[in-house]
Amino acid sequence: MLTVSLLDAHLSGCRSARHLLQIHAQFVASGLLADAFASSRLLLFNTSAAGARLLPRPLDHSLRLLRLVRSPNAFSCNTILKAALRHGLPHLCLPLYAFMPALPDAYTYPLLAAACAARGDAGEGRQVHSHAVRHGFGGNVYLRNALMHMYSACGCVADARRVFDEGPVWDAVSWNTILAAYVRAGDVGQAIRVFARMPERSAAAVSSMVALFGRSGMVDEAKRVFDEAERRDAFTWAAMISCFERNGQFVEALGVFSDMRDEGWPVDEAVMVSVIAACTGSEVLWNGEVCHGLVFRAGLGLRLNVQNALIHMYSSCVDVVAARRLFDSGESLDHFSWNSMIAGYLKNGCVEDAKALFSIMPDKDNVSWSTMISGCVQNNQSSEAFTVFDNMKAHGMRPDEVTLVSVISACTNLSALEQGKSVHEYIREYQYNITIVLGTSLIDMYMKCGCLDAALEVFDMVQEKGTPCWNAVIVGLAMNGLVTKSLDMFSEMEASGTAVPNEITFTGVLSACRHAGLVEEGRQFFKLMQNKYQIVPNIRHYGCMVDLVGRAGYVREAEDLIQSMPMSPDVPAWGALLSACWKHGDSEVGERVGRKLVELDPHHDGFQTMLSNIYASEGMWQCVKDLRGSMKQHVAKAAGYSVVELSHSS
DNA sequence: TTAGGGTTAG
Repeated sequence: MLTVSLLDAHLSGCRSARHLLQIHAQFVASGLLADAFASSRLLLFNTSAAGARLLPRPLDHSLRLLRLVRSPNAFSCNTILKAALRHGLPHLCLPLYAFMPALPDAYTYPLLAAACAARGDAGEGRQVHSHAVRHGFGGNVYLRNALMHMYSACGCVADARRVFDEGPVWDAVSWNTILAAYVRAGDVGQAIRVFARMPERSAAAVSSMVALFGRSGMVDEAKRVFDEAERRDAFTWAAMISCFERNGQFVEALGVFSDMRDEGWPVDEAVMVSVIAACTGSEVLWNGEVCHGLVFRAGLGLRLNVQNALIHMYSSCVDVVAARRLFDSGESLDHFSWNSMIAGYLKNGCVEDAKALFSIMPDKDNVSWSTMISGCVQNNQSSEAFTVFDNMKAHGMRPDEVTLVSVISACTNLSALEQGKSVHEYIREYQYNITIVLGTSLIDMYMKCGCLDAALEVFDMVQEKGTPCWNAVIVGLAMNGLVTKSLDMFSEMEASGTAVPNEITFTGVLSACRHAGLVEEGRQFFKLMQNKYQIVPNIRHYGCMVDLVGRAGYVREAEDLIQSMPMSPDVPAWGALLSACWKHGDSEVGERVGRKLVELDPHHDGFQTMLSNIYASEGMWQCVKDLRGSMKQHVAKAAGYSVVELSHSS
């Protein structure tokens, strides 16, 4: 006679499908089907990993068994729900619940919420929520946590927060779940607030904050959280390395990796992928080769992700042959492998190799197509980019934002207005959201083609106007000579309160002032950027100001500006000053500047030419002679030529 | 029973 304890003993020793069938036969014959508890033991085994190995369709099998059980308990039903989830069949859960032969218990609803989360179906999720409350489980912390996760997975962060706020009990899972909800939604502000209030910060919480800050470009904040963390694990280290890497701080990324090694941490796949990416960014092949060795010693050399990172590294560090060797040796390749290899060829100018590989790539995704499109643009085959784009559409692909931006930039490069308009038409037809990135590239394109109205129309359509968008308009208007309109847009931008002017904004307004010779306005903008916006002027800003005030005859002011530059002035800046001296006949400053320049770089063709011009225009022939005398023969030509020209004409 | 973290291609 089969008893429950005997059944358990049989099951734990069950190693073959045949044996399992025998157990089932005995189970039915002995009438244990009537025993809800005994049935649940058998169901549990059937849906376990061991059972799944012995049964071809464990879930079907379990469902059939459940139908035979005379009065199943909630545990049996929950077991099957769990199995459906584990086997990636969450859509079976709600129908199972609808025809559930037992009264649901506290364990049932968290499983149903998890099923809705997996399906991303907020509507069904809400129904589960209200059923659970109606059955009296509303205060159960397990249920509340599962509901928070469900709402977050369905993109309803506010609902997740509502469940969190209702409490009245919170455990570590509640805190981690609500933090994860904000991290998933990319809401940095709320994530910071939750993180600050957390009773204890798990390594997972720290890792996800570091990663979130990293994705948002807030490297200092990430580093602070990392430094202050009480606990770190492999995830935390990987997040910190990746944060530096994705923000272009490759040396720092490698530094963190070296600290990690010093502290004796073993390396894992994700860490090495980020480290190899950092080597790629730093473009030092030597580092990468060291990593390649390290990866093999750590036994990670055959991991697909690691191989992909290596393919990307070699092809970016100009060794496409090594990259291709890895690509060909890979046992399994995925989109990353193909796209990295194609991008590598394009980066190294091997357009034909890229095209050949692209043509045999099995299922090209958006990244593959846009790699080819932007690769054509980079290799001066912008018109080819349009063909690729047309092919992409013909293959039934729906281009994403990045692809569209690549195509639009091809139009901008070629000033191809007609093509640009047709891309815009496509965007309208398929009702793409005009985001900042897409809007900005359209505005750039129209501005470059001189279609100001179209550019401004796009600007009006952008929902959340960010700084880049305003900049495209301000710079574009200035470029097209509409100085007043450009400066008006700057005032509007300041008044909007949604965008803050940055370096590029001031490059735009200063060059507008320069074009129109608006000295006083230029001076005010130059002060404004430093005082109000705390922007340190760059070399272009200084160049603009020197030219602006110099042209207007304020030669001494221009000289003062040059002297106050924190970086060494470039040729355009010196040129602007010298031509101001020349134009306004300030030989005193001219001479001073000239001597300084010859001191700095006596062999600079550009400087020599400008100086000669000034001396010659002032009739200072002795100076011209001295200057020529001091020149090395191989650089004298340019300056000599212009002096001769000038002396003939004067 | 519930939740959670890092990784590469345009």
